[in-house]
This record gives sequence, C-alpha cells and structure tokens, in this order.
Amino acid sequence: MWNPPDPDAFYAEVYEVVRQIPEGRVSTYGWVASLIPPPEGSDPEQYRRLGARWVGTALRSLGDPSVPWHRVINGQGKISLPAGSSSAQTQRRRLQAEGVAFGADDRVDLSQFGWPATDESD
DNA sequence: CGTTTGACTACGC
DNA sequence: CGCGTAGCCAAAC
Repeated sequence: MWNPPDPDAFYAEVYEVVRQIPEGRVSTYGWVASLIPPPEGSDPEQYRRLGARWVGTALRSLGDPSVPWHRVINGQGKISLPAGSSSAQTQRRRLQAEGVAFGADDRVDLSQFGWPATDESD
C-alpha cells in the first residue's frame, strides 16, 4: 500500500505538475497523480485513485495564486466544485478565457483540451 | 484528541 | 448513462 512518507512533498509535486499545465489546456486529478513519481511497489491504478484525493485535498487548502488550479478538473472533464460556487464560476470563466470550450453539460473535451495530450501531437 | 468530511474514482445496478 | 456504494488517508471541526 502506498504510504506517503512526505505529504508536504507530495503536495509540492502536485503544485509543480499543475504549474506545468499549459494555457488553454486542462488536466484531471487522476492524471496529475499519475504524473507524480509514484513510490516503488505501489500499483499505478491504486496510486491514481488515492492520489486524486490528495491532489484535491492539496488544492483545497491551496493559497498560492501562482498555481493554475483552475486547470485541474475531475475525470469526467467537469469542474468538481459545486456549480454556482464562486470558485467554480471563476474556474470555468478562467478556462473559457484561455480558450477551453465547455459542452452543454459544462463538460470539457479531455481528448481535445486534456493535458498531457495523447492523441494530439501537441 | 475523536469524529466527520472531502477539488476523486471505480464498480454495480 | 445516472445514482448509490466502497475505499483510501489527510485536513478540518
């Protein structure tokens, strides 16, 4: 089982990865967790699932404006924050300002705006 | 210091 | 494809 030796370090890596998200692109909690170097002996699948929560927890108490947290959404390609919340509206507006298109369900096409891009050559 | 919740995700129905 | 449940662990109360 994955036991984070340094939670602070994990959060720092989360912020680092989030900062690496280019403008006009979005990523998911699971992806961010996957991008972070997982400890040896831990299953990537398990790691991704668990990491997603730590990523969210890390961003929840995040107070660093230099981290583009608004580019981080859930695996459904939607803003995890409650629709109507000031944070959610700010996040969506910021993404739209960067060129990220939202669907009818307020969903973002990860195949197009998702980062890191897999299908797109980038 | 014990209890509850949570910026998630996968699986079952 | 939507809702409910299970799992994980740290932060908030």
